[in-house]
Amino acid sequence: MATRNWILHLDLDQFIAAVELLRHPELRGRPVVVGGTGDPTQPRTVAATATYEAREHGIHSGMPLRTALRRCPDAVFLPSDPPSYEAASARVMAVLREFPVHVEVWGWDEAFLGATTDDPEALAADLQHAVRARTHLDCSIGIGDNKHQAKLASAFAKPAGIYRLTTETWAATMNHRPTDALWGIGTKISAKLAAHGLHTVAQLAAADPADLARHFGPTNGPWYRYLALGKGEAEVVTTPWIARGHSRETTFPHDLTDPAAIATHLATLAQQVAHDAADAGRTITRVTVKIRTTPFQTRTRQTKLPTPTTDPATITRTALDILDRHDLTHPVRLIGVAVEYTMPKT
DNA sequence: TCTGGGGTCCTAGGACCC
DNA sequence: TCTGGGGTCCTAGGACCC
Repeated sequence: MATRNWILHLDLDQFIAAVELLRHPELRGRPVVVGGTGDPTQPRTVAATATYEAREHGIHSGMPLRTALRRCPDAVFLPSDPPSYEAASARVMAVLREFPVHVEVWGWDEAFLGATTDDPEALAADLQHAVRARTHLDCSIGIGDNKHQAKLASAFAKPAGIYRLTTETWAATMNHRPTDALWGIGTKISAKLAAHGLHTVAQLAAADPADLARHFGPTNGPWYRYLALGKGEAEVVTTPWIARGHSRETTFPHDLTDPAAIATHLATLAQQVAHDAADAGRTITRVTVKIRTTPFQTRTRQTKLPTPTTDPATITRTALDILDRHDLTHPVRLIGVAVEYTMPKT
C-alpha cells in the first residue's frame, strides 16, 4: 500500500453528555438532558444535548426543556457547564497532538487531522484507543481525501467507529442521497435546489454551474456543485484561528417592554463585549445591535466606527445610539450586541 | 417542540465617486 | 443636461455550522 496524505475527522461521541456522565457516573443508563441552568421549568431554554436514554423519549438537542420535561418527567436535568467541556476538549486535543499528525481544532468536540500514512485505519484505531485510555471519551473517525469527505465519513462511523469516504467511493456512497447530506447545504438551500429539480447529490453534481450561479449567487451556486462532486478543502491549518468578531446576546424568559430596562441590559452586554475584546487584545471596528421581538422577528442595525476602539464607554454609547434606530413598539425577547474586529495586517 | 448562544460567510441594494 | 457605467463601501438580512 502506498504512503500518501489523508484527512481524518475526529468527532467525540455525545461529547457534552459523555463529560457529564464521567462526573456523575451514577446517572449512567438514565435519561439525562443538559441545558441552560438545568431548570426544566424555565421558559425559552433549550437542551444542549440528551443521552440515548432521553432520546428514546423523543428528546433531542434544541428542544425546549419544558417540552423535554413533559415528554419525560423522570429525566435528570443538568446545567450546561462550558468550562468543563472546554477542559475536557483541551485534554483530547493534547492527546491528538502527541501523534505524528497536523491538528486543526474545529470546536469543542471535533478536529481535522492531516496525516501521511499507508494505513489510515490503523492510525484512526490508535487515536481512538489513546483518546479513550487518556480521557475515557469515545470518538468516531472519518477518513477522506479532503475535509468534506472526512467530515461526512465520521458521521457514518458513529458510534465509536471508523469509516473511509474518498473520491473513489464518493459517487457510490453519496449520489443517491438528498442534497442536504452535504456539509454546507441545509434544509433551506436543499428545498430551493429541489424546486429547481435538483433533489439528489448526483443531480446537483451534474447541474450547469452558470445556471447555479444565476439562481444561487456567483460564489454559492458553483460551490454547491463542487460539494456534490465530493470536493473540499484539503489543507489542515494548525495556526490558531483569528476571530472575525464576537457577540453576546440574551433571550429573556419573559418579554421586556420597558425601554429603560432594554437600554440597561443593552449597556451591560456592550460593556461585556468591549471587555472581551480588550481581553482578546482586539479592537472593534463595527457594532451591531440585534433585537428579536415577539412574535420571533429579528432585526439588526449596525454602525461602522470612525476609529477602531475597545473603549467600553464608546461601545456602549454607540450601541445605545443604534438602539434608537430600532422599532421598540413590540415586546422584546432577545437583545444582542455583536462586534466586528479589526483584522491584523498580514 | 413557540423556537439558545456563538460564530462565519455570502448576497443584494443603495450611496457615492469618477 | 434628464442621462452611462464601473468600482467600492456600507448596511441588512439570511443561510449554515457547532
